[in-house]
Amino acid sequence: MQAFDKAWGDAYSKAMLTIKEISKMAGVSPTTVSNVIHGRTGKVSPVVRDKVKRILKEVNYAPNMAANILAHENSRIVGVVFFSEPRRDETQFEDPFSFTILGNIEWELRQLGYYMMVHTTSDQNEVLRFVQSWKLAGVIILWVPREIIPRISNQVSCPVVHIDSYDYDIEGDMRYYRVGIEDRSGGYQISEYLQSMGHRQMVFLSNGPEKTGSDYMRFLGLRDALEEQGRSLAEENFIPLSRVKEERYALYEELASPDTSCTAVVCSADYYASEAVSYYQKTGITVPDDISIIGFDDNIFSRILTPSITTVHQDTGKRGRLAVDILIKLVEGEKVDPPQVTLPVYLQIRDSVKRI
Amino acid sequence: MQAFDKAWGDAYSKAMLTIKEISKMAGVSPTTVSNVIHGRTGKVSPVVRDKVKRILKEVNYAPNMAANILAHENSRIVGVVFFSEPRRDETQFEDPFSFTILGNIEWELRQLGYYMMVHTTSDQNEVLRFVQSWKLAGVIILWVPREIIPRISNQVSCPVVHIDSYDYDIEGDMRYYRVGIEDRSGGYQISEYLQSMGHRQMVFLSNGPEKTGSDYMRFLGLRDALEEQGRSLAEENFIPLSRVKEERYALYEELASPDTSCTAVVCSADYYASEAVSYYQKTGITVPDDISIIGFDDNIFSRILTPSITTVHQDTGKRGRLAVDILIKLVEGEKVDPPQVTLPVYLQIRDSVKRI
DNA sequence: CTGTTAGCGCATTCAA
DNA sequence: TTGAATGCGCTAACAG
Repeated sequence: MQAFDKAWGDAYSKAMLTIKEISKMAGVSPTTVSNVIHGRTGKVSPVVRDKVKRILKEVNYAPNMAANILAHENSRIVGVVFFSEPRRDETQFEDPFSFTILGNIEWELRQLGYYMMVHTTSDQNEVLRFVQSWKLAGVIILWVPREIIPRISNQVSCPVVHIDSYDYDIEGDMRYYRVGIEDRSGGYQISEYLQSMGHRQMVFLSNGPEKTGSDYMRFLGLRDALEEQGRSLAEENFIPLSRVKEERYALYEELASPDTSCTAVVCSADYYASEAVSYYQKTGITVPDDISIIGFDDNIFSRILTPSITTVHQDTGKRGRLAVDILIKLVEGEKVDPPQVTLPVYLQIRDSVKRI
Repeated sequence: MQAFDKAWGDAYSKAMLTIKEISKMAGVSPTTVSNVIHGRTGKVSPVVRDKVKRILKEVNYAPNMAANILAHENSRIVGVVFFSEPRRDETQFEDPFSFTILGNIEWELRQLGYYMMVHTTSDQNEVLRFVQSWKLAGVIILWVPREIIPRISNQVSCPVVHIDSYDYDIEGDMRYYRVGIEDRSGGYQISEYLQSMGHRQMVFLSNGPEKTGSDYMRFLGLRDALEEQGRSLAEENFIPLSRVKEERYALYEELASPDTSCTAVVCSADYYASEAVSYYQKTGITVPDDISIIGFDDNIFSRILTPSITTVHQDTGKRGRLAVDILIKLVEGEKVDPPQVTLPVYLQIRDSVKRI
């Protein structure tokens, strides 16, 4: 207990070495130390430089970032904002998509010497305050609904890169930086494949009701391929999923029932496709014999489940890293053109679709 | 393109309102504004207070955190450190455990008005610099190996709460704050259950080779229940898993082969149990008929797979939130005693164990 | 109740 | 090549 108290007792009071103190140790001025730190060779004699460097290493010098920010109005912090209603039921973070992308963002930022602050909110003003308060160097933001994008872009005082935000019908004043994927092509590929397997009736289960974002693009892709064959896809087949698990289950149940004409269910994310497959397993409905399922993402669930799920593959990790690369270019003043990067997707055929 | 340039052009130069400017707008002194912000009622007349408050809201005032930190030597940032070799192959972030816990930490910190910075490293000095540079209010750190714990505790200048660090054989000078789970009991419950199902030969697949951490505790729990019945469990049955997927597959294969006497495989995490089950599925080995599998965590994989996996349930989200609660108590000067909190676990029986 | 002021650590002039 | 001085925005101690 003594050792414990000792350890904690003075640990808290441990002072940090400042440039001033280091300059005293080295017998030079603070400016010189600062120059050494910033590699301003030519302003410091080699012998002094080496001496100072040695001391810096010896004391494991850590710059005071607060002073840094205050001095030049810019932190090395990048904010990652999940623009969504904060909920504690964890579904947001249970989707491997979120954490794969976050993990990769963190990795890439660290490589580039930036720090990462994570925030969840669906309040624009909070985003603004977040950026301002920390003088964020840049922001990567996910899931911003269409109406809000211009407001964010116009008001935030640092570069912003969007992931998974609206990408449909971009107008001049809606221009913004974004790393997207070929959502519509993904939908198209699914639809083409389903038709080749004999399917004619499909529904699309969307994450949200908005007819503006990635989900709706995927739905339109489905329709494209159907119309090419002289078929059609009614708006009613775009079905928003409930936030309530039981209601989703009821929907899965209904879709699988023989009185529903639909033979294939396309999910906007593997997360839901997995949930459906798992639900069907438990209730004795056979996938794909009773109903075919297709997902989107190619996440770990789709690979690991039985049956494994046919899905559209996207390189989620790359998306995160790319978002960082673009952001940091902007932060460092480079031009990024075009502002929108769209990564390709491809159909990953597995075992969840039946040939009719 | 014009609109675009306009949007971005002056966005970057957007200035932030400071207390001083707000004080001018309100026709009062900066101190008064500061007093209003900090709710120092009694020092400000109601009429002035309301006026200032209105302006603050109107301009969406955001405090300059850098200046704040500089002024009182303490940020409202909590660092979350994944103490592990940074790798890009994503396995760390693919385990839902990490993200469930991270999501909950973020949630709880936000409730309490703190910010979260995430960092991955296996370098102690980097941890120290991280803490110093940002004047972190506190740190939540995961997966610190035994030898390092005292060094971290002694050198870091803020409260530290560990998750999933060593918890075996705690000595006086090894005392530290920690949110753990009843690892040994979990192992015990598994072992008891396996024996009741007729199993006598089991192996434990560990995340790492160290015989000091949670994993080894779980192994010891297995042994406890065996020894209670006059049986035994050899050290060779503690098998560290390779980092290389193919090598793990080879091990799964070997364990399932008829020449191996082992009838049950206990995995240190559902992540691996899932991998094994999925691998067996693909290679035509039947779980649980050919081999029984038990996991640990009760994550989404174990629920969703077929067969669903019998596992030890832990409340991962609660663990994260509790770590925050303890940390913030320490940050705010409250005593936390005892420093170690251990959450209970229970066996969640599903379909991956056969009765012999 | 309100205003003035010093100082936190650093970068960055400018002077020596 | 080196050092001294200023200001970034805020807090808190102090003076009015």
